[in-house]
Amino acid sequence: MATSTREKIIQLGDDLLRKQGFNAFSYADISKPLHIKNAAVHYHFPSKQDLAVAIAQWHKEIFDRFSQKMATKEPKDRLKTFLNFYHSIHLSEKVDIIGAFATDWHSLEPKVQTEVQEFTELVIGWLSELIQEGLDLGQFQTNQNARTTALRILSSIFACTQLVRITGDHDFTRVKNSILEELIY
Amino acid sequence: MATSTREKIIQLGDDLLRKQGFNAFSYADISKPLHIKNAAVHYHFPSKQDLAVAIAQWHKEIFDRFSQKMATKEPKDRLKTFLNFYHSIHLSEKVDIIGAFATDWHSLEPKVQTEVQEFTELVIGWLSELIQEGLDLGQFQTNQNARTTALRILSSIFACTQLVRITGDHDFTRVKNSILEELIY
DNA sequence: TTGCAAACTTATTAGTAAATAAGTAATTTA
DNA sequence: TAAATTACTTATTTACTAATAAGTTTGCAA
Repeated sequence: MATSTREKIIQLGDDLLRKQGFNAFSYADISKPLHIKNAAVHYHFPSKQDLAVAIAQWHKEIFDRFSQKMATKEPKDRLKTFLNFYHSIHLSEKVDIIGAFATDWHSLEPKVQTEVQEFTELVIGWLSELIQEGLDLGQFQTNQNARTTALRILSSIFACTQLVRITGDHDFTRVKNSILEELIY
Repeated sequence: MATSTREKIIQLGDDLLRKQGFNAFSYADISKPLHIKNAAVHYHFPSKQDLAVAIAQWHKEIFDRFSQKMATKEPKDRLKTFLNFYHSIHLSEKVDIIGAFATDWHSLEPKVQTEVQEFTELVIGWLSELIQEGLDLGQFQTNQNARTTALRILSSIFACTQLVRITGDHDFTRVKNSILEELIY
């Protein structure tokens, strides 16, 4: 199916946001590669904050589709797929969307913050459920409750996409494996 | 002792960097509160990247003093002090300097990146040593090697300063305690 | 006391930013 | 087929940005 201009702007905006940072790219960085004019971007997203809202919503949609696809798999495999997804983020030289928004948090309008909050709770909720299921099935071990474990896994893995930009690639695999080893019997 | 203008610029720059993001603040945001002119900031730091270098170097100095002061304390207490320091970062509505630089990484010049890399390795090295000592003394437990454990602790705690901007304060204490509980016998 | 360097200010520039108004072409709808 | 809507372009504005050149003040050193 053909990708609409609107969709292309969102995808490129997401790319720039996670590669350079929200305040490090401009509408010109979007319009030029798409061979459209500055004003065409403003037609779809009157302000840059409107674009940020759309990017956050887009991530919610993608995550919904992801979690539906994963629903039948067992907890262990769901977690592995989730961690591998973050590995692919790192390999494409991006950082996680949560961290990208978080560091520029106080330059975001409330409507953006709300969308980002909803996306983040979606991910934490999904992870918590997965962990609780794994615990109930006796596949996982931990002294902490499900949400705390979820927070630690999410923290570790999304910080890793940032940290390995500085320390180098080998550390990503270390951390990814340590998360699995720690949790899985 | 009186703080020099140069020092004030570095401190305010650091504050803005970690509250708003590197590309979200301007020289005007620095000169106005200090009641000096734009050009005075450029006198001390010809370019914004020069300021970023100075901020990173400043963090190395602070961390050096911190680690010297901690040298005599036992591993457990060093770790607790380290985690409490990150709690204070969160309470002052900032994020950790590593994450703040990492998300805007590709908009930073090589000279900045090098300084940030050196600071980061300083922290990871210090944490690794602390953990190895704790293991040798039988105070800590872990299946992973010291560097991997250090990476996980650092990831968890610095991501936390970002994550709790989104999810709220209560999650910070959860994660902080879980790091300690997991490691300490 | 002269000279000179440090730490600024005044004034300006060139470039880029987000944003908007007005116009146009193509498609859809009534 | 007339009218309205969609998806743009052209053209411009306002504001801000980092950066620099040239001049000023202050204190110290020769």
